[in-house]
Amino acid sequence: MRARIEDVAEKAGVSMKTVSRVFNHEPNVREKTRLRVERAAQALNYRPNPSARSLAGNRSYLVSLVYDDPFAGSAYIMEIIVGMLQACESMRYSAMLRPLEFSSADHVASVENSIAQYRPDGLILVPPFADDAKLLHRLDELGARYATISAKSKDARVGTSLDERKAAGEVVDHLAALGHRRIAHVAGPAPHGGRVWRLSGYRDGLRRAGIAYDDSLVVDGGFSFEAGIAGAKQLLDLDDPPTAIFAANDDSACGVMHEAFERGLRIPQDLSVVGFDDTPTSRQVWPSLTTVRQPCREMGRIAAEQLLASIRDAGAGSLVRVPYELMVRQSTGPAPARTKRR
Amino acid sequence: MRARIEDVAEKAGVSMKTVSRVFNHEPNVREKTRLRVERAAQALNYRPNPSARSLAGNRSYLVSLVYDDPFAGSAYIMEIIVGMLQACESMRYSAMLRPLEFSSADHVASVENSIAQYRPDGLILVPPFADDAKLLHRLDELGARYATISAKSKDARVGTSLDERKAAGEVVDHLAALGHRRIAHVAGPAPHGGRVWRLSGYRDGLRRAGIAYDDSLVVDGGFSFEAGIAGAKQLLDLDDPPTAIFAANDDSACGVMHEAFERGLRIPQDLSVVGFDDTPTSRQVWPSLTTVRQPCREMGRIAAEQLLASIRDAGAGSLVRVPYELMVRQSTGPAPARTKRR
DNA sequence: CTGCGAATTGGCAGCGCTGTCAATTGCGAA
DNA sequence: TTCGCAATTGACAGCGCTGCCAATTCGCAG
Repeated sequence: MRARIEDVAEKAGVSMKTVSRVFNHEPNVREKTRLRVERAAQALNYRPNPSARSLAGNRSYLVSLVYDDPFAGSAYIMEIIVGMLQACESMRYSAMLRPLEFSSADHVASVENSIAQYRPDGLILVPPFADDAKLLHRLDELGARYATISAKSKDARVGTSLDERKAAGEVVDHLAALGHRRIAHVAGPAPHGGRVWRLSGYRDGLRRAGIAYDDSLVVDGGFSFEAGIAGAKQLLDLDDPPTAIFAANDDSACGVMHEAFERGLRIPQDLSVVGFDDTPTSRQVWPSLTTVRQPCREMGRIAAEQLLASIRDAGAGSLVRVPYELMVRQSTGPAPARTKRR
Repeated sequence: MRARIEDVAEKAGVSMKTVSRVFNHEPNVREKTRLRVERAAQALNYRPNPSARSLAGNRSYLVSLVYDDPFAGSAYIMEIIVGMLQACESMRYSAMLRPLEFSSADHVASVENSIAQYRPDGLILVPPFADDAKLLHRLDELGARYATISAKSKDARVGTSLDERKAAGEVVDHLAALGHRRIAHVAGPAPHGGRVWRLSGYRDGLRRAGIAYDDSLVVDGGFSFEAGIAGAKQLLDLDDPPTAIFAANDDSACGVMHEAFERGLRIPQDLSVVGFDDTPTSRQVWPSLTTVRQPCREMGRIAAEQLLASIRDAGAGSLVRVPYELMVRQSTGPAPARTKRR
């Protein structure tokens, strides 16, 4: 049978408690004792039983990632998971995935429910959960630890943030510098903070370029490929269509490109397209997509690290601002000579 | 404080053990008693403590998914995770992600290690782990339960399989029917069963079409975008280049398309391209990619279901063959008139 | 040497649940 | 009504670990 802490204690000639101290890196263990214990543990191939540890210590050593179920499978989430896993691994924590329905009647209840059932020591929230003030407030009330990954920082104390507004502004700067004047935006879905910030940045950019905001050049979209197609249809049907389209994320940007190609437009000669996120797909499409890189993997890792710090001692852990980067690739080019098309 | 089983027992006027029976759906509980317990539990908002349950029951209620670390983040894995999560959810199991290095010195040891540490009740293996006879043998030796997701079925008893060889054959049939005679293959990476099966299917297809196998039209690739580019370069540099390229998966197919476009080739007019997997990206590129759909999400779900069945009682659980589907999209078309290009 | 505070180590109850087995109850046949 | 067997329920000892606190040892000043 598998070795227990008692066996290790006996073999090392110490008490169980001392073995426990060694395995938990607690102070006040003599170096010599520690070595003896470690050797004994090694010899017996001892591994602490996680369930027993959790039960006795009243902690789960579990962190759950809460995200919107329909986005399960998105590259964004996947990268965050990878980063989170790295951090958990090194701290001997486990990660648990909690795809929940944000749109469901009461997402606050579903998060509470998830906590009650699995008892994670902490949560990592991504948009739209991370942007939901009511949820964060309730979690504070419950005394739950959590970290957020989001552009918004107002309500957050621990996690990562990225200045999406500034990034979106730079996208428009880039397009304006290429001579574009009719720059459209396929906005994100309503409940997402991402929508608001990216849209604000878009307007900032227009302002800086001295371009008047034109309501007809902003269409409601979503974060999906299909939403990009729909948005592009609407924009390219305009009497005076845009020469550049900034989509709220890479998936929808791919949709825009797809629709443009269907209409025989060339990218970037006839139409420039920009995305947001820098997903692997954005590199794989042709022409490769100009986009804003969010370091999702690092964001996942940092959020988890900060969360674990705040679990270790309350008050620790902070909101880490991570850098974005405008990745200029092949889908943007100089604005075409101004002629009414269509 | 949180309600314990004892509180529920007291409130319902039964013993702890009876409450336990109700929560574990054990037989021999009178309907009336069950209702009384359920009502009491509801009133107290009782949730069994997973750690205590695991400790006392000597089970972890945990399933771990073992996959190759470099493929973390691939759409294939992501979809499998989603499916696996669905199955676990409904059986009140937790899923744990174990990205391990397949190429590391001893992947068998790293899997053993992972088992010792986390004590999952079962494992789900995907290629290349699923195809590694030595690993499976060792797991059998250890009495570990596992399910495999793979094309290969020889060593597997529980999990899902898909006839990749037949599917790859159909790809070639499709291309041959379009008049292609010079059909190339960018093969998968060596340790993957996928490589072997897809390559065999490719040869089957050629045979059926009466096309002689030409060594120069098969290049070693990999499952990455970059591998696709490299493979395409090699093939398109040939004196008599292929008119169709069948890549081992969608990512590498995207690489092939990318390189083709860089050379000014039109798809599918000048070159037909086919992938394998039907990842979301394959729909998002332009032209959309003809590929073989693997129902990854269902595969993940089914594998988990079969695994859980075999955990419940040894002997249960089987190898479920899942269907593939050739998705003919826009990246394949009639072979161009035969002229030496370059 | 001796005494004393600090450093180190040990003892043990108990975390919340399930497995085992014993006790009790229910129910149809005699 | 009574008996016997099956169905139902209960009692209780752990599962393997950590928290709490007591015991022991150490190092060094007096």
